[in-house]
Amino acid sequence: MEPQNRKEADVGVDQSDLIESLVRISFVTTAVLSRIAAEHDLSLTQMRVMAILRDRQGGMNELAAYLGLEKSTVSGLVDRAEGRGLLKRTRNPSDGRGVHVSLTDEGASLALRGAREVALALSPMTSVLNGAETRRLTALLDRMLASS
Amino acid sequence: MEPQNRKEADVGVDQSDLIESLVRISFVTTAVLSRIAAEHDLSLTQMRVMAILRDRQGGMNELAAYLGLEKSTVSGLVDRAEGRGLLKRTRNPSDGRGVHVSLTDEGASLALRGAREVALALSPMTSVLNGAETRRLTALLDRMLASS
DNA sequence: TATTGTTATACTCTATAACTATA
DNA sequence: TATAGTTATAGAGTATAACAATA
Repeated sequence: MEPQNRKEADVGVDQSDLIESLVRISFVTTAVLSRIAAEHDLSLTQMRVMAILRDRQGGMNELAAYLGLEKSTVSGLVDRAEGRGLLKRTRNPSDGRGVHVSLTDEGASLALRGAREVALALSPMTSVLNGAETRRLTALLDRMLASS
Repeated sequence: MEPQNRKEADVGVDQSDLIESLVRISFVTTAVLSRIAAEHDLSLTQMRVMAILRDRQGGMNELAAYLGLEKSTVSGLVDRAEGRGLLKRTRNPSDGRGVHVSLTDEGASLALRGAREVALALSPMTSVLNGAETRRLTALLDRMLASS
């Protein structure tokens, strides 16, 4: 006999509960990120671009790979952010085809401010846990992230 | 003396680490949801509409409130999903202004299939934890969710 | 020929403002 | 007047396909 409920058979009851909680926490977190971005007249994607460029600069293809978007899409994103003075294209001197995208000072400042505001906006939720719980939760999340 | 690092002073080092993990897990989860949705020619928002309608039907305003979107936006979303036969509008007999939005059989079937596929797609990540860890993580996430 | 990036095109998502119909 | 919903409009995000420039 086949089990009646494939989902439970495939992933287990406990994992189903976890997945539901993961999806819910993701929507809450994404909503906060979107709101902070909107307060700076940025889309969530634009905010991601800024956050990525804080850690690593590079060409359009690299940026597209990090974002999981087509390079034509990234061209448009970079166009608009560049028009606002948040980032800049520079030509790659060793390869005339490539461009190098990096934050301007204004962009870096905005990215830092945004990161602080995100932390503050999420802190009411994260602060319901005590120190030990916070570290335990972080460790569990990081183990899942390391596997993906 | 003011502390040099406002972020740490405001939310604490442990909370900063948690917030970074939360943001990362949210992007991973959202990417999986978007991919599954795209495999069914749905946007992430359309998939949310279907998931919401699985649990609770209602009018356009209610739906807009759940989604956090303008009612005009929801009109368009419902238009397109209705055109594909995934959901239907019915007039509210007691109030001629209102409509009632609900899944069609095809829409309900797609929503169920999508939920199963999401669970399966996330299970490689969730299954790195053992049973006790899975339950502990779920409990911690749910406590944060209950506060928001 | 292959690679990097841009442009053209089309569609979806989204908000604001104006509108219709009902209450 | 107030409420539920739609429509008109405009801009951003997105992908596909075609293109230009460089390697």
